Amino acid sequence: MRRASACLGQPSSAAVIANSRIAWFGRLGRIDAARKVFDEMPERTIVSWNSLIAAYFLNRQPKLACSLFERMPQRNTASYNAMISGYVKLGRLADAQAVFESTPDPNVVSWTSMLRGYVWAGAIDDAEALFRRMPEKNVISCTVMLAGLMQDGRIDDARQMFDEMPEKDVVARTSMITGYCQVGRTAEAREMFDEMPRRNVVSWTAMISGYTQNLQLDLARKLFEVMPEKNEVTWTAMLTGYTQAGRVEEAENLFKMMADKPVIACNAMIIGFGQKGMVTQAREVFDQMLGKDDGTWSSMVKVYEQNTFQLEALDIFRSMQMAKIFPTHPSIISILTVCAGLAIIDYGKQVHAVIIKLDIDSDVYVVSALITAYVKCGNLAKAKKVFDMFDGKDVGMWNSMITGYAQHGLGEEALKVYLDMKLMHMAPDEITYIGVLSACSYSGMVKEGKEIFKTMTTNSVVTPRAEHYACMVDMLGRAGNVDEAMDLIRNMPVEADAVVWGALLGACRIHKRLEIAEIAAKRLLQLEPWNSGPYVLLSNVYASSRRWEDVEKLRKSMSSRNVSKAPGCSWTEVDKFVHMFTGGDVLAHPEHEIIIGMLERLDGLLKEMGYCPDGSYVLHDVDEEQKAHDLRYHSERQAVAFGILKVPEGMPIRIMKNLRVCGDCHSAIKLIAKITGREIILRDANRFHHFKDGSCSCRDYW
DNA sequence: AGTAACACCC
Repeated sequence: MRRASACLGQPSSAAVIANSRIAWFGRLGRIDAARKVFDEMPERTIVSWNSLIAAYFLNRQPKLACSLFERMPQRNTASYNAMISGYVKLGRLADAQAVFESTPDPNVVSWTSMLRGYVWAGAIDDAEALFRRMPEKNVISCTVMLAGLMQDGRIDDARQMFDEMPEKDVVARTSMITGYCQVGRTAEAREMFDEMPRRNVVSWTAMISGYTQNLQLDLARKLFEVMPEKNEVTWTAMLTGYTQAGRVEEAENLFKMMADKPVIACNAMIIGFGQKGMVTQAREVFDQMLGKDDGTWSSMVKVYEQNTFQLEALDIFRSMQMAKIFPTHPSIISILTVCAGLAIIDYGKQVHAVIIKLDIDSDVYVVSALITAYVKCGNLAKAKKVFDMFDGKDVGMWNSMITGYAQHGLGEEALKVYLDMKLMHMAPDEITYIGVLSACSYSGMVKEGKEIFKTMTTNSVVTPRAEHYACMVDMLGRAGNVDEAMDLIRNMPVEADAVVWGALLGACRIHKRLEIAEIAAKRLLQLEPWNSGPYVLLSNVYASSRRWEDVEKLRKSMSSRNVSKAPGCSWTEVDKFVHMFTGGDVLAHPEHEIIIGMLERLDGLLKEMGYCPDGSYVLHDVDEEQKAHDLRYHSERQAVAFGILKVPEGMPIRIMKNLRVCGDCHSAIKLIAKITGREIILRDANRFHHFKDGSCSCRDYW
């Protein structure tokens, strides 16, 4: 009788204290401590069970929460609600729905939790239907519905609902402010803000961050200065406003003034410095931080990656693992991008193992990044295997695979994937078409390409953009139909951009169409005066027609306009170690003696086969590589020599280069592949070249 | 004492 009264009547004060301890530990993430309190309680109440269920959900253990729910002697509506909201927060809408339907006496909290679930899932129609069926509504349920409407872009519907609400509190008003700001209507947000009878720090912060997101930084700063009380979030909002607008100095000033620097502000500072190329300062913030989170590590990885400190990016990722920080999605994606960028397949495989171990191999973004990494490492078979095994591919993942095949010149494979995609009733998007069209282009499938382009232009969902026309110009140009390509440009409904003209210029180089080349180059120089690409291409056109004076004129105008190319650099991975080569300095590598020996041997063999260097590529890369050209030691050639020395017989030699491969080296490497019987896979800035038996997969057109 | 809504980083 005593126990029953503990459950049904007034609980003892000891039980009340223990219950709040359970909730407290749950919120702190100390689920074991919460469980211990529960286990040691002499008398448990329904609230004890409810609190522990909520704690399990907070700590992402729905199974334990569920078994507790099934075992509890008595339930009330709050017990069901804890289950519903727990499932909703984990995104398990179907489970939430099942509990909701079995709730004997749902109250407004049950309905609101369910409503929140639909909104979270983006099922606004279902949310609205549920909302209409609700027997009782209050200001909270209305606010959830408001947020749903705004998330769906229906700000004016939200406003109407807001106006009809019998009671509006500070949360509902703040939610409207955020909604207005999200669609760029900061003036209306400000009106709402000014009319608020009561404001808290959150309302002020919402208004400030609304301004910063709409790049109205000075308005944000004014509010920031006059607001009565700020918290960490307010400071962080103002600071990230500055970093995102590229105003890193002002961000830094705020950062210095902050008493407690939250992780988020530090992370924003790291990214902000990184965007300005201030890698050292970013690293300083990183080193001074005590509580780094996954965002910190992935930000630092990203800073290194984006400032071409790829090896440092790898180092930091390694330190992260040494510090026993489990990488989560963002850092995994960043490091896969590094692997893809460097094309280091062994490292990529290790990351793949980590992905499987951490059980995140069902995340579509992570797996897409993995596929791209395998593609960029030249391992298409592995990419395809990962692709095939993945359930729930989104259009982005299909695009990764199609584009991957296209970049390797495997047009037919790309088309096969495209057909599979259509069989699966997955709708292609603009990127898909860029992938298949470029695949057709690389493989000379003009007829197929034209048909697909026709399908796309009649398909109302995707409107062709300049990129699609660029693919078509490229395709026609490669096939020798330069005039048809020119006609297409004249008649295209969108304005031709640099990519389109660049494709035309490339075709002119191969087919020696001087008059059209000049038209294209002139347009290109107008569109992108800073870009060295058109200079180089035009120079090659002139050179192939032996117009040396024009080559010289061009070189002069290039240096007077301060156009210069990034120094050429190639690298290869041997024994999980990345070896870099720059054009000018073969002596930089510790094993330069044997590399030079191999280069000289190859030169001899090439000469025996009657190979003579092609002078038309003189302007390919200026300065550093130009010097090296005379020595025939372009960076890609050094890397090939090193690969022949170090990569076991029978294994392909994989080389990466930051610029497009030099034409002379391209011819030479074809022969080197033949002489040595080696397969050489070279990834340049644009595409892949598979050299085998004296020929290249690009069919000498890239 | 437990169950539902608003703001900041990647």
